[in-house]
Amino acid sequence: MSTFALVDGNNFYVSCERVFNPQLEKRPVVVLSNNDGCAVARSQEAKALGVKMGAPWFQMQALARKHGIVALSSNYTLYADMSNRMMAVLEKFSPSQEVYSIDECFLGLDGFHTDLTAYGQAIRQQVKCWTGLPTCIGIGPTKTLAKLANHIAKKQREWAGVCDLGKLSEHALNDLLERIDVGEVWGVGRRIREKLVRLGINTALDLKRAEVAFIGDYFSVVTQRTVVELQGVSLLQLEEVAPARQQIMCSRSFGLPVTQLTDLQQAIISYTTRAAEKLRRQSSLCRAVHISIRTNPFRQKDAQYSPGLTVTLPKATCDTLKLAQAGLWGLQRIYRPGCRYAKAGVILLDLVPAEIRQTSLFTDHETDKKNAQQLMQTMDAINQRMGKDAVFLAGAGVEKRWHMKQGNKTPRYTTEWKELVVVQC
DNA sequence: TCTGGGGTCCTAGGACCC
DNA sequence: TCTGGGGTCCTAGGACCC
Repeated sequence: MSTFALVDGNNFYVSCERVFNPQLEKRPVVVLSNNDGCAVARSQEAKALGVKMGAPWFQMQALARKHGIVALSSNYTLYADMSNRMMAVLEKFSPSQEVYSIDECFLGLDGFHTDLTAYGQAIRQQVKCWTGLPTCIGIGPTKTLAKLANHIAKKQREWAGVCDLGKLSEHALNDLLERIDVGEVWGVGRRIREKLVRLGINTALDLKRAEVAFIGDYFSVVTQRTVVELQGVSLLQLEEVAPARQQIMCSRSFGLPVTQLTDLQQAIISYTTRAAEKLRRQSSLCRAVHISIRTNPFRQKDAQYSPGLTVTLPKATCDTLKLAQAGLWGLQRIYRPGCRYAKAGVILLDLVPAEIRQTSLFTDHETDKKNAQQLMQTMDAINQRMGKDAVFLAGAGVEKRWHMKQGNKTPRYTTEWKELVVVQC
């Protein structure tokens, strides 16, 4: 019998901001997506005012003014650093950890002969003390049940932040599951929920009691697996080492509509640069580049155009110059003048592991290849040390009229010397 | 005027081959 | 004029997650 814990940061991005600005405590706060588009994190107070996850921010202006909601641009540098700190603390509490997302991780608790609720409280306290971040913890015999337990710990105050489903009787567990909407189950999204409800499956308990074969008639094996996991049989294991990515993407909406080819070219070069850095970080090469551009689908009156094109490379590479060249070649082909473009994206596909080979030990005569590798390594090293975009391809542009909006971004409190918090004594 | 970004997995259906 | 069936591979699209 397995035991999993799921530790999840509460309102994670908002909590990160609050660590460095305590004046945000007890106030309605939201963090906006890139381009200040949508609300992607909300404090408890903001949720209570009815700000929905993913709500377009411009539609919330009146509400925000009325209640003094603080809206912050997203500061991913800060959140990633805080996430690393949180994960480092959590790692100490289990021999096995799977970092599942920026704000949550699974811990394996097999063979822990201790009161897991108390252990959970100890974890929460340590994380709060060492990072300032509040968390909730769900515990159960499968990952799906641990996720559900976490949901309960967050929504039902009486659990005080830790819910261990493993120690409930079957009867008590079912009572609890009966009161949870089936849409809250991990793996049941909007579409599958609608279909389940039509079949008379409304609660987590209904889904647990469904026949696996019956579910198989209407849904994929993924949903069948969910049913089995709800029944307490663990099918999903901890994945302690993150597998190498199979594709790497970089896309952004523009701060302003773009019509000129040159602006799109700059964007494609910038995004390719970002994606290629990630590619090299995981020591992969790619054999195809997919680029896409699109107009604003919300502007129904505008002519809509959203082409994409995959460019196959003659040889697998991680050279930003070659990748950008391929991307620009593709862009030429799909660009159509007269459209108001709102977004562009680059996906590196068909990834293969790079040969592990030190450049300095490179002994063959492929000088070009060697030079390209050295150039990329040098670029990465400089940007690592001197900050993002200390060196970049000139084609990416300097002015970047199209660059995304970030009207209210907080400092990079923990990662940038000039922006460190200074404590007055 | 303003509506995010980055992933994975699964399935259906077409292309192709014998 | 008549015109099979089955396997495999690939891709696009849909669903999910945070």
